[in-house]
Amino acid sequence: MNLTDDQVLTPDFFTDRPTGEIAKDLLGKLLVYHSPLGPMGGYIVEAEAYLGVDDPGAHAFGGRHGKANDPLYGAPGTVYIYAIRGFYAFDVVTQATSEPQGILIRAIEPAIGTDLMLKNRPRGEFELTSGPGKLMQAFDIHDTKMNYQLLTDSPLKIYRQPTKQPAEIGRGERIGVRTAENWEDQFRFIVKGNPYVSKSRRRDIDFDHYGWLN
DNA sequence: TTCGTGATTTACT
DNA sequence: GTAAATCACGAAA
Repeated sequence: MNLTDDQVLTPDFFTDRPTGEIAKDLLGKLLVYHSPLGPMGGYIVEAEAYLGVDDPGAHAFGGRHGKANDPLYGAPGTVYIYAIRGFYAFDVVTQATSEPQGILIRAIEPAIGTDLMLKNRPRGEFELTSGPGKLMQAFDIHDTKMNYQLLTDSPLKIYRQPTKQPAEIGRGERIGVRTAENWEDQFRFIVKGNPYVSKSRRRDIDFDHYGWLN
């Protein structure tokens, strides 16, 4: 796999358009964690948009702003890692500084360093990276030390190339968030038919192409 | 195979 | 003390 720095997504990718659109655009992009033991990662197959102060499901809803979610108020492309029930999850901050929107990277299809990830998280089949907590376990990330880092400067990077193209993009309600009434929750985006999408049903899986065109 | 429940850890109030 | 953008397991069909 040929990974070059000039293909790393820069801050401009994460601003100047709606966060939902950015989340959709992240599907098929390559997420790589350059760990001390070597690179590991895969293609993003599931992402959720969180729309800031007006979004009842967002950490920054109503302007909430504390030590834990402070990275959300940083520049576009900032890493935001947070703890949830004994696990960790990984967000990318979107929109201008002080506009606390972000995208939760929920699942990837392993493509690089799969052996390393399996060592960190010995689970078979599609259980390796099919959820935000699982993903961080596979990367062996168990702290929030990378908070505030820009993707361009961090061991965590998302690449423009190589890439995969989803045959069909699915849209739906976000997982595990209580949403208020009158709030349209259609901000979860998935590669339809990919087995690493969390909570996917076996009969919905496209075993021939995993939901990709290429 | 799908759904429901409880475990468990971090960080804020 | 309590809530939380989750996970794994057990039960039922």
